[in-house]
Amino acid sequence: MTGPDGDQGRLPFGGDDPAADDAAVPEPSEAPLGRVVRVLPDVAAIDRTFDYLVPEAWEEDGRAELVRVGTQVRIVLAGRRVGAWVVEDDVEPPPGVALRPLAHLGGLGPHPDVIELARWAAHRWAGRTATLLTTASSPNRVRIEPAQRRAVPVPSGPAFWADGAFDVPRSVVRLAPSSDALPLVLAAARRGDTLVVAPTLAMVGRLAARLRRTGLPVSVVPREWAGAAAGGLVLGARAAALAPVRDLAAVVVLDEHDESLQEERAPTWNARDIAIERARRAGVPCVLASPCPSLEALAWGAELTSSRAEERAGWPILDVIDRRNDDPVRAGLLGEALVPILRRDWEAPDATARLPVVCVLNRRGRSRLLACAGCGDLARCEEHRVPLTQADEEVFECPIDGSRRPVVCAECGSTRFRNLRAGVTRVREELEALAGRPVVEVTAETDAAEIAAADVYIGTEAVLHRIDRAARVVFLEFDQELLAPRMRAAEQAMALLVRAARLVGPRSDGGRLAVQTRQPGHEVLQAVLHADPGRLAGPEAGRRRLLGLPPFTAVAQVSGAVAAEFIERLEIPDGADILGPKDGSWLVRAPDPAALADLLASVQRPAGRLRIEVDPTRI
DNA sequence: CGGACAAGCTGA
DNA sequence: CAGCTTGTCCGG
Repeated sequence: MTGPDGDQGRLPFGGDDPAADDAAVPEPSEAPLGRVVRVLPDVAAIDRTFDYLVPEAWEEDGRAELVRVGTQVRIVLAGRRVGAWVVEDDVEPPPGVALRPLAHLGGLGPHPDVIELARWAAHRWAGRTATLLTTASSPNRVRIEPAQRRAVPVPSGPAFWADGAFDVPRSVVRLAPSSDALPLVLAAARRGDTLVVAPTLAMVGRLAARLRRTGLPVSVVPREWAGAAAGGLVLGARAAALAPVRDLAAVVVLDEHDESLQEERAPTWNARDIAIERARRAGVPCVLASPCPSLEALAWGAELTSSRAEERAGWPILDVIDRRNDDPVRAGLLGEALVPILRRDWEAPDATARLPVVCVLNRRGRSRLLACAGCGDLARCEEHRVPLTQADEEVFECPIDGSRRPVVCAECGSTRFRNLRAGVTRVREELEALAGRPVVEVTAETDAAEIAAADVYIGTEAVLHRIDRAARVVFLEFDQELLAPRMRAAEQAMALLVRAARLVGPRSDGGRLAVQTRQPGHEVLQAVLHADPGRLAGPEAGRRRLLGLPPFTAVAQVSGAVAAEFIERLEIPDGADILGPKDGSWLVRAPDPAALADLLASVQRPAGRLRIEVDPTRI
């Protein structure tokens, strides 16, 4: 039972191993005779490696040769059994340390290249390697010898432009919201095994289904991790950036601007940036695609655009509803211009006749919008372009630098201002009255039957995730997005419009968005109006460069109980600086991500709660 | 993380 | 001073 014969008929990597599990754990041997491997435990709090002996018995039954960099094993560490990855083979253990044997052979883990990539990412985002290796590993046990796939011919596509994107190592392809990304993925697949990263599993699922119809070998991770290790086309959400791909030949990131590609918990790694680094290390082309490429993408690669006419065709029409002349009190949140939209009073092509009108009202922001009671102009800071908050009866305050000024309209001199905020419940009633038909508030809890019963909805931006298609999307209060006191507010507002654009489809199919605003000239709106994202990216890049913000610098937000102590320990080199504290958190700024990572890793972290968010999205 | 151990606190 | 809590260290 416990002899070598006991394993006959079992997969060497499968199930329990009575010999190793139940027999007394051998005493640590003083003089290592056999092979020693270095392992990293999968315990989040233990961020260091340990050396273990490959059991001699494994040499005889073939398990030893399955132990290599990446293999998942179980070890006895401080008396308890934990999982671990082999991260180095044939190591020289430090002298005087008594080694224990590996306790159990697990399954196939990440490829050595991915282990190195995870190490790089852990440093880049100031996190632990084990966290990233967990993401990079299969949720289930995987046979250590993966099957290799047969090559399948890739259908040649008509879109020659897509192949061109891979002829240079770093391309940023600007694809209108309603453009099809499939030709791009097929062009990548023509080069060999391909990694495709997209922000949502919904998008991945749709794409995978279409690709499977072409007969291509498609694996969606993490579910089909083992298949991915065997090669072919590997698709997934952000974790796919660390997925196995047998002979990586091309990398594609779809909707690279989407913030879902970034992990919310620390380490706040971004799948786009990991994909870029992975392609660079493998020496294969990487293509980023987006309707509105991020400044990070534009700083990295060369932008490829289609013709103006073609790009324009892939965007919906945007109706900018200028509310500057509306009395903010009497007109409330809903302008006259909404009436024909809400009453569905338009010539609808058959395709959109039954689709809903979706109204979006974000209430997340706590800062209230103040509009002049006289001229309707928004109270905002001329220097930082953000809405001012009212500190007291007579004083406005800028949320960025706390500077104060009297409650006086810069436009007309009036001293009376109105609060433009309104709750969704009241707005729903107003909408219903205006529309003359039922209006349903859509939240995460609203059930499908309720949604199906109406053809006008209202919700926060979450409604754009619940509804797939719409005849119209109306943003009731877009200034909240445009002027939010966040570095990425404009880009985030743009991303919101892109999402809405996908719901309504291209202008050729009647796709149409409406936005109520007191900022009709804002670059975001002009960019969508003209279907030209460059109208935002250009000026935005100029501002970021001027202010020393990403992507022209790299920033990390440090918070938590021991943040002050951590900041104090940092020795700030030339070119780096510390901003804050503000609300108990500091910003550490360095010339580039590598310098930032080195700086953050240069000191030991004090014990206690510390959150380091590299590349924060909310500042 | 979780066990081992040391230092500090309490009650008789 | 045993018995318990709290804190710190460390694992191969």
